[in-house]
Amino acid sequence: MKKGEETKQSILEHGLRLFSSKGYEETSLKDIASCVNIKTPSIYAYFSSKDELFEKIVDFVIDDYVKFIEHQASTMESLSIKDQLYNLLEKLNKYYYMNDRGIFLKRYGVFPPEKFKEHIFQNNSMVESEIRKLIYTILDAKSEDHKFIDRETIATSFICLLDGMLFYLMNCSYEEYERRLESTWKVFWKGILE
Amino acid sequence: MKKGEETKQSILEHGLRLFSSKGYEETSLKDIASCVNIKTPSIYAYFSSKDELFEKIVDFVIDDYVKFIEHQASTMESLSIKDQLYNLLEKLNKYYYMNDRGIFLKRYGVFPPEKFKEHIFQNNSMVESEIRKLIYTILDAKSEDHKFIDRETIATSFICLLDGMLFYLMNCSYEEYERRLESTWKVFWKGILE
DNA sequence: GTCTATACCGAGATAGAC
DNA sequence: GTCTATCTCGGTATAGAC
Repeated sequence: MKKGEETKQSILEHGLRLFSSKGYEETSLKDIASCVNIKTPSIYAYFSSKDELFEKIVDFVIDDYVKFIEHQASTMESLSIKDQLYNLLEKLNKYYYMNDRGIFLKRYGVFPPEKFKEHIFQNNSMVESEIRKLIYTILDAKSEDHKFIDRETIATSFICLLDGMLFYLMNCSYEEYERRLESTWKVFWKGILE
Repeated sequence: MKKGEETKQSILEHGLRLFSSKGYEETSLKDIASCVNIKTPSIYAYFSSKDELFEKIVDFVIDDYVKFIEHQASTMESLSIKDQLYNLLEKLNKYYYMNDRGIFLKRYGVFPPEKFKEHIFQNNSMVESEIRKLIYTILDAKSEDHKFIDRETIATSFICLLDGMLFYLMNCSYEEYERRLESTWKVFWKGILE
């Protein structure tokens, strides 16, 4: 990779990390530049404004997440419905826990800065419908011995659970977080059986 | 109420509303002042800084919410466990939906500005334990025909569900929101029965 | 492509008249 | 208690040398 490309990547990565943890307004270009070991004005060689930088990150993050969701479908076709649902829940949670993209996605999905509201909102409803689609695929694939309640209710409940875990993600240790994930899964699984 | 007191109240209320919807950094004292129909410096007659104003609102909101939770206990002792849990879920959700305090609480509970992190974090874990306590009270009160799974799992799952609804609250119409609340409740209730 | 220097603006905050 | 005027600071962004 050329030097310039590397710098650009570094700006994007540190930008993502800082925007995730501190938020849009509390993150200055100076903060980002100092992480990249350049001075503030150098950023403008790659991005025309703070807004543009932020939007580029938004687009990357959403795109990456959608790809990740789609990838899940192919990785577990052979499993039982129970295992597929559990895997999905665990993988999506790991995604949130293990990198800044998840936090970014959630942070600005719920509380976007005024300017970016529309841009983010549109993309975000796409994310939800991707997850819904995947859950429907899992549930419709084969008829097992299990009987389930209607799939809309299941998907709604699944997504709610996924989102609710965010709070534990932000406030608990990893061990506590995992323990709680088990609890919610247990209730969810029992709850969706007919 | 004296004129000064009224102005102070108005600052607090509009501050709460704006901080809820736009966030701490995106809300300027000028914004607040203009809602109250005063000029920016007049705010300093009541609060020594933006930080102090914000903290006062934080304390009020948390205090109000804890009181609200405690009040629930007394209002539904005579109901069945099922009705009590459902009522609690519905009331807490309505609280979030119907006023700015709920959004405020959630917004800064998950994503507090750097400066206020500790202050908010401490108070927030108190909120969770209040809800837990109430759920335990409900579950322990009487032995009905229902058999339940262990109460820690129930409480964890309940709180996760409550938090997860935030995303629907922010992104859905009220009708859609209510529909989804029904879905998650349905799964939850079935899931916690032994 | 990165720097220094600087312009520009809007924010929080203070001084002091009324 | 509210105002106008003003200060200060830190942010985004630009100009122009290297």
